[in-house]
Amino acid sequence: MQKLPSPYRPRVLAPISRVAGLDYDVLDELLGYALRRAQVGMFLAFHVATRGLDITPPRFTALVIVGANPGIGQSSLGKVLGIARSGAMMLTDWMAGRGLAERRRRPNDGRAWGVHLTARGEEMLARMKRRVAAEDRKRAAVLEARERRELLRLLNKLAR
Amino acid sequence: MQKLPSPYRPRVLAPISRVAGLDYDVLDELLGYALRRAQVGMFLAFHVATRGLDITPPRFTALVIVGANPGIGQSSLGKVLGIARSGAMMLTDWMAGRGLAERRRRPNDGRAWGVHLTARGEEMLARMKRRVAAEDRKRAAVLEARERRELLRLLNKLAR
DNA sequence: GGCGACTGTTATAGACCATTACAATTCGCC
DNA sequence: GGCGAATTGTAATGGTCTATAACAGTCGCC
Repeated sequence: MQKLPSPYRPRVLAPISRVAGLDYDVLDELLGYALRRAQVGMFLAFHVATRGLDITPPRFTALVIVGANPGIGQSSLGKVLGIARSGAMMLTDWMAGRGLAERRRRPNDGRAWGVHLTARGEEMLARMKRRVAAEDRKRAAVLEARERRELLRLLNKLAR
Repeated sequence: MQKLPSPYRPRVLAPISRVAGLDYDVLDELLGYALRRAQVGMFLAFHVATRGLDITPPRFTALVIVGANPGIGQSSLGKVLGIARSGAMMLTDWMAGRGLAERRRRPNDGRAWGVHLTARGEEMLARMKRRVAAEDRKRAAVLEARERRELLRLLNKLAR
């Protein structure tokens, strides 16, 4: 029995707004805090951009990864997302329940299933990609092109 | 009745590690994904640095803000953290339950309480600040000083 | 004096994720 | 060949975080 697709409600709704006249002390010097603020902003932008698609960042990431790596196992998927196998399974359940992906037996390995996108999944993914990429660029419009590239580089360097 | 201080277990335990031989498609072009990866890394570093203190990023932020702005109301606190009032209250409950902060009636306003650090809270906060700042710098050691400043600037610009 | 706005509070519900345990399968190694 | 260790997917359970809604007390203002 498939789990019914429940309408998604984002966990965090409010931006971390700067309150005037308040002393932020060390927070202004910490990369961690700045990262958190920027990420919440991006998360909200993502949510607005994908309104009605019932998608979340992890779901989107899973779709992209499956789309670009057909037949990937659920354990690898979890590793990419940084979550446990059980979480990857719930994501796969969600994709399968909406008809976006399906599990196929792997010929060589009776343990593992491979996850593949369906035609509907491919189509949906393409639409999402366009929306998300557009929103990402729009959100980054406060930066110059050179700054955006530099930010991307520094973030990747930091994440190692 | 106070809620017993429960030992904190971080929600996300694994870094988002890069899996070799996998196609990441558009993810590599998205600021949102890079932000997420960097933030998870920072979060884990934070957790390691504060092991044993039973602290979380929101708790730390709350302590810093209260320390720098004695008498702040819980609604403002929520706004700084980007969470609802009820959440700010639970944070305050946590601080009060551990003897780190206390609520004091505000003279002019019978509705609002002001949150203040106790002596123990001040001391604990000072210790935390040292640890967190040290870890933040250590984590950012892969960047040059100039790069770190630039990253901070770009993140703040992005978060607006 | 009365109405609306704000504060703190409580209860409730939901989303997300880890942990644990289990069965089936494959692999390594003797 | 065969057996124990490791891997995979799965299911059940629990915990943490946060929002939402409702409520009472207080303030501001006309």
